[in-house]
Amino acid sequence: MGKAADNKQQKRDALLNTAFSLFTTKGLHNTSISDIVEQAGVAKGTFYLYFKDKYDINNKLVVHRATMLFDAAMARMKEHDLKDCREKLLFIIDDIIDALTENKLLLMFISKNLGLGFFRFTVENAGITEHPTIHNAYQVFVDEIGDTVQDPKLMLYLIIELIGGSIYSSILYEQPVSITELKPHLYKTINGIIDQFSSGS
Amino acid sequence: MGKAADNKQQKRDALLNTAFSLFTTKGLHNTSISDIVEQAGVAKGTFYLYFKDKYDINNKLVVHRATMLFDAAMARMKEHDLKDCREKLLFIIDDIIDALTENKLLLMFISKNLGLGFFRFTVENAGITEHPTIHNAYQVFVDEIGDTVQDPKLMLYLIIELIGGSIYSSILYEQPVSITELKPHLYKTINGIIDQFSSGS
Amino acid sequence: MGKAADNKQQKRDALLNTAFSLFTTKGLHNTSISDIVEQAGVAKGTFYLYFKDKYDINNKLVVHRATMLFDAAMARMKEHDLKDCREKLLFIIDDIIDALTENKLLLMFISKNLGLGFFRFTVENAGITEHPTIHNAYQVFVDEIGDTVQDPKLMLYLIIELIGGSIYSSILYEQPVSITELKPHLYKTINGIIDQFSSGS
Amino acid sequence: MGKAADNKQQKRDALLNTAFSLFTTKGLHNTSISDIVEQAGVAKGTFYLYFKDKYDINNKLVVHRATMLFDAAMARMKEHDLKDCREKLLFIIDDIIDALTENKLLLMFISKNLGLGFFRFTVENAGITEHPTIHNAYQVFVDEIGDTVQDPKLMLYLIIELIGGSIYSSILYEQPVSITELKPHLYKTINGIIDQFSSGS
DNA sequence: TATGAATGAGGGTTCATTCAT
DNA sequence: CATGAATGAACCCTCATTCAT
Repeated sequence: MGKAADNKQQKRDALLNTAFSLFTTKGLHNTSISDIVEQAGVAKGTFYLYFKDKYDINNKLVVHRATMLFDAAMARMKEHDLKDCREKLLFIIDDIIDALTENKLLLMFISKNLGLGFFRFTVENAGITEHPTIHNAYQVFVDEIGDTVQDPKLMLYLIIELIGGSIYSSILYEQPVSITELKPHLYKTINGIIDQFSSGS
Repeated sequence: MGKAADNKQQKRDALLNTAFSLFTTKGLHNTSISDIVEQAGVAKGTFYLYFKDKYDINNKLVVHRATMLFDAAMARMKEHDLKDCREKLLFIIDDIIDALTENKLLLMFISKNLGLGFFRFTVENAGITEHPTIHNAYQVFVDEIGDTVQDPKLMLYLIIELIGGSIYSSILYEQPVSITELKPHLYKTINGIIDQFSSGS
Repeated sequence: MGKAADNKQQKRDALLNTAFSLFTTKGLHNTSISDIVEQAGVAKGTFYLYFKDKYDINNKLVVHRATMLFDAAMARMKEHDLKDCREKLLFIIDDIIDALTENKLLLMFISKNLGLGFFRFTVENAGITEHPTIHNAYQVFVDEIGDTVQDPKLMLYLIIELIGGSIYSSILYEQPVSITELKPHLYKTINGIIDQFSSGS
Repeated sequence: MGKAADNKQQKRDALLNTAFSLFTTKGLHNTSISDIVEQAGVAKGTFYLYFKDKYDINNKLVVHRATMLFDAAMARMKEHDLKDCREKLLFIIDDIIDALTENKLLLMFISKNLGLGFFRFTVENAGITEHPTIHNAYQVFVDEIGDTVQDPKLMLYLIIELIGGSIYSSILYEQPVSITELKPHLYKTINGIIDQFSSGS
């Protein structure tokens, strides 16, 4: 793991960070690979050593950033002393929604693909400088609620997609209501979903 | 409404239909305006008489097709004798899910923008050969459930986004479960949402 | 056939002439489409309205120039009063060899594809501002010698390929002998071939 | 001739064989040095230790393979008891034509450069793992027919170029006639050429 | 209104070549 | 000798857009 390997990772990260910055500010469509490499300070050809094309790096970034969002929320959750799983889940959800409300560019970037950071199906391994701490926020939860809930994966899926779908327009356009107004209804619905999967139905 | 106007509408429709066909099969990114006009049988310049660019026609199409989906479901619903509003809503949802399961290309096209066919915020007037009959599936529902439910718009919003978010990966990739397995849970959740908004909470 | 059509042909011809000039001086490999359009004074995209790529225009040019060579030789032949077909054929061959000896760049360009100007199989219609006078030098000959020679096409084919193959290195590198030395032997061989096909063998 | 030298030769041969395989299947133009080194299993930089560029290795290959063709024909000829030089020559020609008919990729590769395997002018020393057995098929013939034929080199030159030019389109496109039909006429012509150079003209 | 030839900037991509290891 | 990551010039080609007809 000499200087070369370090340098290699450095370039890859520079490309990822620059791409994220440009995609969020100018949009995927208005960002060219020329833009990315120029700002990242690497040669054009170097891009193609690491990524297939613009869409490849974009996919990897969506997964990466959504994962980071969950990881950060998990970390903050652990600093609190929450008594049960439901509380933990709601804490994380609230934390993520707040984070996205603060960072609208990130919200637009992740768009409705929140699920990609939680689960990992559909898009294969992102291959990004993985901090091998929490591979999978989802796994952590399933482990904890596995016994009290039947089909925890499905439950979490419904919750995540409900959130991913509804906060987008609420935060960005305050449509149909602002996020502040949305939250109580949203959390009530989420509680309802948890009940539904918890009761011995 | 002379021959000229007819011809005009004809060209516009040809462009819309061709664009839809190409977008769904080749994708927005791989379809050029040249492709569209060539297959539609009109001249390049003509495109710009009707649409600003590729993204303009795409937006109009998403709204258009999502609206058609709701209109068709509404029409089929009226052929049945459903007793209350909840039944009607669930019928429509089921009809739409079935339609999208049958037509995966349409599902991919509408993606998670199902809401655009139901509500009309975010994207301005689509300006498509509107049959001015049913302007808005949403309006119809609000009128019917307005008295029994407080904040019907919000309720419908949550339901629609939940559906739009969760069926996508289920139908296309059978992840995390197939649409057949998803449905019962989904409908139970929807019923829960309706309860939540109906009870005098 | 207005100004537009004229202009169109003009651009096409400009591209063909420029390409020929560049291919012969710099070589196909060292000539870029940018070079061609720049020197021809048309836009880059215009090239692609008329030709598929560099190789397409090259093929069309080879056929075109080889045809021109034959046409010119035919024209000069008609100015002389030659008594029979054999004399005519030998006149044309001599004329072409002289022309190629004078114009080594043209020789290198046509290379060993002399036959493409005489016959037209393998490469389809070149689509070049055809002077519709002599479509096909070969046809003219077959008409004249058809009765005295069986299988005139084959005979001409062997003769043309023999010439095309042997003069190249002789003219360019004087290997194995100079063209002056080669000629008598070559013509004797050609006469031999004509004899072979003429005798009631 | 230690292990190092062996290894060296091994890499060189791997590059040559891979290049030949790629040139014949994908064409010179569509084969990159990257392709070659990747498939040969050596590093990019290694290529430049042995060859100047793509065209360098191609030239060496054309000569190499054309030579191999003649060598193989010569070897097979020696297994037969042929009485005179004319018979030997015709045997070799027939053998080569058959070989090229069987192996159309090789024919396309050698194209009309058959002469390069027989004579060695124009392209300088190929520098290929030369088995120093038969340096030159041509030399062998000249030694044998030197006394009965004046200017044997020229005679062989004409014959080889006639063959090289005429079989190409005949084998690949059956134009103007199939190789089976071409052969009798071709051999008659060759015999004519031999006569022409043998008679005390 | 409708056309479609012409544009030309700039997109993505390749690839021969270098050089520190 | 051998490597292969990095380079960046230069490539081909697309395509949205214009405008004279």
